[in-house]
Amino acid sequence: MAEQGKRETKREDLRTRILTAATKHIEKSGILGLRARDIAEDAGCALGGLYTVFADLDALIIAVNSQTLQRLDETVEAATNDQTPPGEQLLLLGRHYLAFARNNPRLWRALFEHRLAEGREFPDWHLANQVKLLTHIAKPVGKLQPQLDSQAQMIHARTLFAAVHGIVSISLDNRFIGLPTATLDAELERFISLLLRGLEAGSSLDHPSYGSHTPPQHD
Amino acid sequence: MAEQGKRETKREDLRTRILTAATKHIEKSGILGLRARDIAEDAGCALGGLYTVFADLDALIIAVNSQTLQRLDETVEAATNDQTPPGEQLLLLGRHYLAFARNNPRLWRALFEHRLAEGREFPDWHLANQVKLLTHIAKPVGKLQPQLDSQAQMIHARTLFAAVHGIVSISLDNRFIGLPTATLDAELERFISLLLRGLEAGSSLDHPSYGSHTPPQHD
DNA sequence: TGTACATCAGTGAACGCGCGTTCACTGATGTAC
DNA sequence: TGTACATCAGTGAACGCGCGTTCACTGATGTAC
Repeated sequence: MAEQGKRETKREDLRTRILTAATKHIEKSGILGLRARDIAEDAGCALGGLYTVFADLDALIIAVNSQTLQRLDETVEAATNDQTPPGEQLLLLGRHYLAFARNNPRLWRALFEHRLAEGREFPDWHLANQVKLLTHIAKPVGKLQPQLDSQAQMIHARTLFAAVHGIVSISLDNRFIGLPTATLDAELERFISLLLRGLEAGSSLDHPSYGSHTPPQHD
Repeated sequence: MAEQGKRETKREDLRTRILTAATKHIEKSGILGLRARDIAEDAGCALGGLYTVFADLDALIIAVNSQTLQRLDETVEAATNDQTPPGEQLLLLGRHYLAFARNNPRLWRALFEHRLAEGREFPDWHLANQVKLLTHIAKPVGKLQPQLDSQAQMIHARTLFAAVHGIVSISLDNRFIGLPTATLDAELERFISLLLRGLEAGSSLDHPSYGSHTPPQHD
């Protein structure tokens, strides 16, 4: 007495259980501590079952990362409001990014740690998730600098993101001088405000007012 | 006929050969691709010989990283000049940092990828090397903002470093949107100039002119 | 609806390999005279 | 300087473990009548 679509239902259920288990283990031990056996045990399936749903652990990690990216995106989206002045909006985004990283330290780190073996590429839908995140930053950037075309907006958004990410990343990692928690908040706040003052002071398309542009080539 | 200090000489020689071999292999395959057997073969010693000089691979990687940090420091020092106006000086430091990362991609990456197992700590002399690097940034920062005490200068230097590092890191990693090489130079240039304009426009100790400070607590 | 057969999702033992670290041994270096 | 012994740096085979992935098998689900 085969019920309709029972196979597909079980399949989706198994996929969810595996994804959940993998997420849990990455959050606990990071990507490097991820073991197929742990996941299978936690998901309540046999070791081989994992490989009927995901091609390999890389594919599984990509799935987890994509979900994390979507959760991050939702968080950021919730902090977005067209009424908010663009400068304040950028500050808000920065704060929420820091909060997300703090609340999901290893999942967040996994987004940047995971690399594929030489020659393998991330699937398009995963890259699309990354781009979507930048769009939230590009929007207020566009308001602050209306003269930029949309590609330039994205590039500048990426640069801003990378800068803020660097600060959050090195701090949470405790690289170089360790910072007390409160200091990190203040520093990030101060830093973004500094950027905003710079943006107000002049168009970022101007030639730099400092120095000549002669990048060093060796060492 | 034992010559004086032959043991010590051989020891130092072996240490150098191992360090050189490890450096070469990290530059080629990164930290994760580092294998004790490869190093020993390249250094021309037996597998066990490695463990007479270094306690384990972690200790060896720390030694390589410390050397890399010193090379980076020399590069940066060479770009430092008290005559140069502080703004231009910061731009120079940024350019040289990018150049170093480009020229030593995996060694540079190893500085940030390497983590010790829970509970183990980096030795003090290694941390001192990190702090030294920040000093070069703290100096021009101090000139631009003389009201800061030296600790604040270091903290701000760390923040600036982290921001620039983030941009270089995400770009060289090809995360998010890939950037053509020339664009990265221009973006970094633009970004640092932006910061400098911000620094000119007002003291960074002022309260931010944007938004209220209510960092989100959850997710 | 019930029966007989076909399919294939899921099983879990086994494969295969990688690789850090150890340790009993040895030969080069150092020491004593 | 030369000889006899002591030390210990360095050797490399073996240990020990971890762990991703596969594959011959089976039992639950789907299909045909």
